[in-house]
Amino acid sequence: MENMELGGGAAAGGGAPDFSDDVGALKKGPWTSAEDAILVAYVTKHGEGNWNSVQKHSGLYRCGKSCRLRWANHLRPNLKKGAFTPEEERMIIELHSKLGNKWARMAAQLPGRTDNEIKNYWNTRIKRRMRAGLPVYPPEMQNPGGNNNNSNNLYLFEHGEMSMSSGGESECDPGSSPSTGDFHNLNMHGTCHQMKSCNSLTGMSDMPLSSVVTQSLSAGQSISSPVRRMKRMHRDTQCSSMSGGGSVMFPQLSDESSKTMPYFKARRSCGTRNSMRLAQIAGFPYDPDPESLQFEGMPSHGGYLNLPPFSCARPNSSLKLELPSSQSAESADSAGTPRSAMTSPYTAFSLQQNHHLLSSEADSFGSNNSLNNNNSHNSGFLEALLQEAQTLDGGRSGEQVRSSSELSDQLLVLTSGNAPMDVVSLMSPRKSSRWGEDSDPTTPLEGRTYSMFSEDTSPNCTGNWDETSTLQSPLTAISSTLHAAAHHHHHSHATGLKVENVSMHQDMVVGHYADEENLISSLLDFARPEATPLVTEWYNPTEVYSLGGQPCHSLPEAIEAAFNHHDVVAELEHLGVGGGGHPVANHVWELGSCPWNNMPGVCQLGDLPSDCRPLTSIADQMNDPCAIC
DNA sequence: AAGATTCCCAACCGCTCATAA
DNA sequence: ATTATGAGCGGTTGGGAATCT
Repeated sequence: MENMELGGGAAAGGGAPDFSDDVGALKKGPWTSAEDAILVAYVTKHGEGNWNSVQKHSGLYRCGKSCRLRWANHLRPNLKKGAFTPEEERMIIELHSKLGNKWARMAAQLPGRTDNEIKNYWNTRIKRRMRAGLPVYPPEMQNPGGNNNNSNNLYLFEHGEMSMSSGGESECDPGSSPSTGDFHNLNMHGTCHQMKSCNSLTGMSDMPLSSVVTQSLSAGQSISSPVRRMKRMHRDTQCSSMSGGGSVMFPQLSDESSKTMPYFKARRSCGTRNSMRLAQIAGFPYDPDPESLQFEGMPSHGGYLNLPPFSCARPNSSLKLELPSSQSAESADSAGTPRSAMTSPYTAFSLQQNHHLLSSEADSFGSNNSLNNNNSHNSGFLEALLQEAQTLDGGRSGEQVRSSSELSDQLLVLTSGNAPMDVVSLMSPRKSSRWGEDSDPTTPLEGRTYSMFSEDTSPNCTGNWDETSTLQSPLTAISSTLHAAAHHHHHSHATGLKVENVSMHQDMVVGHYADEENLISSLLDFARPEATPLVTEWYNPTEVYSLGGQPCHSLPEAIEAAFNHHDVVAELEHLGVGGGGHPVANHVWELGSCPWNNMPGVCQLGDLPSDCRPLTSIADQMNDPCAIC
């Protein structure tokens, strides 16, 4: 009987029966009423469970999973049908704010509703709201109780559901921030887990940011152009979720990726401590609120990247970090004039700082792209830089010529940091303050391009970019960074902070921040003259960099100004780092976090247009930053 | 009216976890 | 301890319906 019914049902299912072979093949696709009847009859008789036996005993050509799903979602009694009631919607939102994407658990709280139903509802809702520029959570739910003021947003942030848009609802109220981003790294293990249309964003996300950058660069555009393009793509996909747009920032480390990168999990607590310590050093109160930590309470499924679990609530000041251009997103003024990233030499420090802040959390992501792994995506751009650097470096007398691996590592430091950058930007007490109308809802970093060493007391959080300058190319950016390092090189002796050399070897696959000491030491790596594989020729002693509007002549000066030098020194002394020459753990920076880890559009000779001249040297590039080709 | 686009939802897939053999 | 199996979860996809142009 059942088989006969099944045959008719398969044809009536709307799609062709999916019999891959004649015997034992299981049907897929929509269920027919006949199949439903069989299943209902079976469950009525035998009860739920043992789904794999359904096929054997009922004759249904459906796998057990399919039967269970069909029963659970459609056939079981007491299922509610139809739209969610307002009360149910409220519950879903509330539950999601607490549980995240735990659909099954949410369904348990909503009688008659299925996890799939809730999931679909949520995905639709979040998509709709984001497109409308509304916060995912209504304002009244964004700061429930006032004691976990960050947990909701943090949850969304970590789970990639925070809209980067907020419309007019958020303004500068941190508690109302709807808008962190989904900083999944879709190129890695991150999944755009929100909605289908977000997947289309992977079209953008899958496009290496560097490619976007360099494509535009090759067209002679400023750095902002590709990002604008990304925004356009973002808009076009009608997915304001950062599930795609900001995906270059944060990897969502799946459990699988955690498996492959055991370092990640092992490093969490360490990173917590480091972050805390760094925050404290930086003068920010450490907020141990477990609600906002979300380290222990993280959903088991997904292995999300954890944020540095401290909130920077220092009033009227913020730790600001400049974003490297290629990931700092677009920051253009109303006239469309792009504001550049990488215009400050302190970006270099920022970059490294970011790495240190977050590497303990996230430095494993992108391990597949690490230079250490002979990243296949590396177009040779870095190598070119290395060669150049080596050439130049080799000319220095009395200085050890650094190995290419060291140089590459250093370059990696200098050129990476997009993920941490944005993470750290969250540490700003105003992290949520610029999701308002000034921010492009699709641009995660709009208005959040902060300067590391500036004190922002402005009511808004617009960055301190040099608005007049434009990053012409990644090479320029790197050069700028290197320049900054060289700059700092010359001044580092004045800091009195002496940190033993840190060698980074290519054979190191995982790095270690065994403790705060390493973090702090690493933080101060930039104070190491020998750690700067740069030619002093790049150093322009006439340059004066701005620090919160005040001129600073050296990076240490900026550090001191920003961090309170005495605290740093005290911390270092406490850790036995200052002057003691403690051995410092090796670091490995993952190229996966580097926005320029994939630079096919830059200086790939084979792709050069006929009328382009190849970049011949870094000096060449520096003399003519536009001369990518 | 017709084609394109978007929305929505049912179903599938891959994975993890628990448990039994 | 290892392997096999079942159950369940969360993310993703395919396709029909609805809407837009």
